[in-house]
Amino acid sequence: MRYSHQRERIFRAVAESCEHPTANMVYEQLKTDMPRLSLGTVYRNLNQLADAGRLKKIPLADGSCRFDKTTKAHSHIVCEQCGCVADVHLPSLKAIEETIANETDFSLRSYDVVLRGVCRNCRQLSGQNAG
Amino acid sequence: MRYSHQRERIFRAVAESCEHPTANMVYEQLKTDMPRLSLGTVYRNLNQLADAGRLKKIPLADGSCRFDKTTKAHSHIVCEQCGCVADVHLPSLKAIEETIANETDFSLRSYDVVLRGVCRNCRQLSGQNAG
DNA sequence: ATAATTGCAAAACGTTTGCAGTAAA
DNA sequence: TTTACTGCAAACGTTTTGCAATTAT
Repeated sequence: MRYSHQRERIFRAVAESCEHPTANMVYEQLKTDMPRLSLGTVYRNLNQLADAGRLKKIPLADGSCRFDKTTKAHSHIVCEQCGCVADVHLPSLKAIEETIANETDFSLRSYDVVLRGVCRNCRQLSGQNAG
Repeated sequence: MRYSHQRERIFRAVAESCEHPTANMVYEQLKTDMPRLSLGTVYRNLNQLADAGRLKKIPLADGSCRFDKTTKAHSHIVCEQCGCVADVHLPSLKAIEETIANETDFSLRSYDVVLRGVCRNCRQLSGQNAG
């Protein structure tokens, strides 16, 4: 992979963010500084960086994707109200691996745990407005 | 929810299938019998039936959805090669619930375990063609 | 009679792709 | 000089939606 100014900025935008940004969030952030940047370039580079192991791609249940600077294996919890994403380090899930072996004809390759909840901020906001 | 012929056939198509069909699979199957049926009607009804608890909607990581006659809580494993889906009944994962409580600010509402593997059929096919 | 439901077509959504031009090696 | 990369715009596959016509109650 050859150096490119765009890719460097796209990588840093994810690496320096704590909010697991989408491709569009990266695009909107960089656009002010780089008016000719295109959304297609952002998508292409995020996927290349994920393929190269420099970022982690997080496909969400609604079909959109987020990108994470932390490439070590870990899970994510998504807020049902505002859509924000936080990291979770789950203990090893031996029970899952055993169940697949015992109960199905599949050979297990990988798994994700997709967690849904409500973040502290949204709990406080809804506490103010309703019961 | 008022009775409709289309909804009844759409429900039965999922209930009588073992392959966790997509909206489009239901549409293609019924189209021969019901040439005026539209894909929009299939989507509308599958979502209504899922909202009413008569079917379970399974959002996959690639953004597409499948529908399941089994509405009890359970997980699914998706074949990486042919895309087929099988049911898995996982033991309760207390470890997950405790980790969320200890490690994050989120209140956990629900979670899905999305498993990926290779089904028996695909293992046999690739065993014939390669090592 | 009335309002849920339909078929149709268009639009929405996040994402990918073909292409001619640009820039890194 | 070569070829990976870019911007642009068009296309993609899945899903939703607006609307006038139909159908269940």
